[in-house]
Amino acid sequence: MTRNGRAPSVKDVAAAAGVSLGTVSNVLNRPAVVSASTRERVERAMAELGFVRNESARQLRAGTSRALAYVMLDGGNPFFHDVAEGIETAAEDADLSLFVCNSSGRGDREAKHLDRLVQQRVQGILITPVDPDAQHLTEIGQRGIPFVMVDRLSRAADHCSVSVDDVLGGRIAVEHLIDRGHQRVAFVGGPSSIGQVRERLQGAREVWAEFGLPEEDLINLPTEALSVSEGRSAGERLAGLPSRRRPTAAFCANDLLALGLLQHAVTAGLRVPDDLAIVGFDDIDFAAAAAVPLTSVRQPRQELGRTAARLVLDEATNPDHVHEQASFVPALVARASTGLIRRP
Amino acid sequence: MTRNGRAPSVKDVAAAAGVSLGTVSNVLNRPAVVSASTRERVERAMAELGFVRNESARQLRAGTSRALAYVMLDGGNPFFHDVAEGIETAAEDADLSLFVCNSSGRGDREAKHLDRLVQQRVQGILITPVDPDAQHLTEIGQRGIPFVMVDRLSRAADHCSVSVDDVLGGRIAVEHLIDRGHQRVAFVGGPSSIGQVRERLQGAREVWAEFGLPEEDLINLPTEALSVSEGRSAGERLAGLPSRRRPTAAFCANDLLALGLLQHAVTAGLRVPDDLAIVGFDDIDFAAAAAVPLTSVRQPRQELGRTAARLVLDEATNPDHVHEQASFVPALVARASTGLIRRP
DNA sequence: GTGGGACGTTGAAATGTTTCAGTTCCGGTG
DNA sequence: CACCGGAACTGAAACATTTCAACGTCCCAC
Repeated sequence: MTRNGRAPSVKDVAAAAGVSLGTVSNVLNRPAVVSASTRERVERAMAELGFVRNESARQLRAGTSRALAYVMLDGGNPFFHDVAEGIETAAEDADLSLFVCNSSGRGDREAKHLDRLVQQRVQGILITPVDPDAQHLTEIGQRGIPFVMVDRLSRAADHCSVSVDDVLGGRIAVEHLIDRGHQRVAFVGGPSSIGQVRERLQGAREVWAEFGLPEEDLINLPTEALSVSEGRSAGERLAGLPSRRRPTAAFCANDLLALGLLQHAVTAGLRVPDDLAIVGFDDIDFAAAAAVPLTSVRQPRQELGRTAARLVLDEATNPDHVHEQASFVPALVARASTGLIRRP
Repeated sequence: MTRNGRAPSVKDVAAAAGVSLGTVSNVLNRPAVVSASTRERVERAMAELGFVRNESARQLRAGTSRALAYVMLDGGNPFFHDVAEGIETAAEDADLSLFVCNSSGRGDREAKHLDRLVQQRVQGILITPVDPDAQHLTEIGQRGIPFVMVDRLSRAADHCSVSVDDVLGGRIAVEHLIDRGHQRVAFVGGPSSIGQVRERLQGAREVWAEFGLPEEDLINLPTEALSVSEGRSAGERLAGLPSRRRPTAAFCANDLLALGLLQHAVTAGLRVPDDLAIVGFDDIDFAAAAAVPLTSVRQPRQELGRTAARLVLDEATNPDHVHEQASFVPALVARASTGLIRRP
């Protein structure tokens, strides 16, 4: 039981059980072809020696590892954690390991992670990229490694993607605010290099125009990141606007911004939703858990992950695989921050 | 450049560059011993073929992988994400990969993860265990795999651990409340099977007794988990207490509970901190971001992770390694939820 | 009694990398 | 001119697993 030197190998097990090493392998991989008595003997030997398969050797032989990888954009955002959880359940069903990496929004870290993953010969890569057009991404594709973009619709048809219709998301958020009677609304979000930000804003603008509202009353408050602290600072800028220009509601490009904005509003003595209504995006758990529960545009986070995993596995195993751009429909979850519960 | 079949190996590179395969290996591992001209030739061949080292083969030869693993207790709690980030920086410095796994508080998932990690021959395992005395943990130790318990002080001296003095944490939280004049305080937390919960409560009780306050005025509100929703339901129970028994402050065993409690209080129309002061534990980013910023007991989250990684690496590489129980000192971060900012 | 199929087991080959003892070559020293 | 030492490179072995053609044994059917 105790380790005397090296970990025991199939060879050691074979010797201990008095069989050839091919038989031990059969016990592991095709137990049916081995007679019951030999199988039992081998299994006892494995237990006694504390044998554990060496995954590297398996991989070397097989040519590919038994793992998937997800490179996420921002580990600090619970949204991505939930996506990862969806991926993990799918990976587990396929009996695969999952590497979870975090690029923290930095392209260099992303590249480094990808490099390592290629070296590991992972079966497939799921990624929410910093920049969907980056050089190192196209290289992955050229290498023939199955990969799927998560939460990012891509024009290029040489890979799968899983995303949510962000334009629609922007539309339903702002339509909800218009429904509640708001005539001056802020859009809080940035940087505009992020595709989601652009599309959510686009949706907001579309519906704004369709209702015939004046363009200048949809006020753009750009931020430098999708973070709580940027939300707070957007709140300050919002408070600094002259009162006739000041919006009565804000649509934030994600929930972290919304939480920051909410915090600033409460600190500044504004009543939410009476003085300022707020809509977020993603519907992370903390949105529902806020002091004033946040109205948010819900994305099917786990489903997103599960689908992405399904696609990458199909690409990895099915020779007739065709690339697919899966798109989900977002849904509004109305809560107190836009007046579900009105307080006198 | 394009894949014709298999990924190119050192052998292919050697053939393309017209050298032996040992030389290619030298270019990769000991560039100094290769003449400049050959090195350049080999490097060009590698670039042309798109050669990428096969990590499995390296591992097989080396006997161990170039990776660490962290098995975390609850991926939904940002606290653990921050710990993981600390570990990752350390791993990166040592040029190792990091597997991040999530047991979601379930022993069976934890065991499954550990199984896979042993098969992968990871260099070391960091873990915040569901149950520190579980069978599968002691087996890891017996296998001789370096491992470190994170955020868990263990009596057993056969491995390292990194933790925060939770008793002290409980003390400073409650002392802070006593300082602010509170004479009736609730402790919100559970289940008591979790070591941290027990110790934080113990610290609270100690300091309560030292100030000569009556035992029955430190009210225990047990919860079934350390989650936002349990915090909310604790809030309901708290509101249900007869007013002469109702505490004026609550010390929550972690920030998720505190956020839930805060939400309930705000919804119920209680003013925080005037009607109810709240102290959390962990000081996750969302604590500072709450509508009423939470006072919390800060743990050095990243430092915890970095130290754990340092210890496991020492155990893996230093033959004279001695097990170490690193303990950190928590600190109170006072914010509005206990009256840093008083509103008239 | 022989042919042949089924079943169980074997042994060798193959996977890609690293390491290390050897080999070759060349310039300098005695 | 023989010898030596070092620099540069080579080739084979080793790592642990899986696969597969081949082999032996037994039994049944003809």
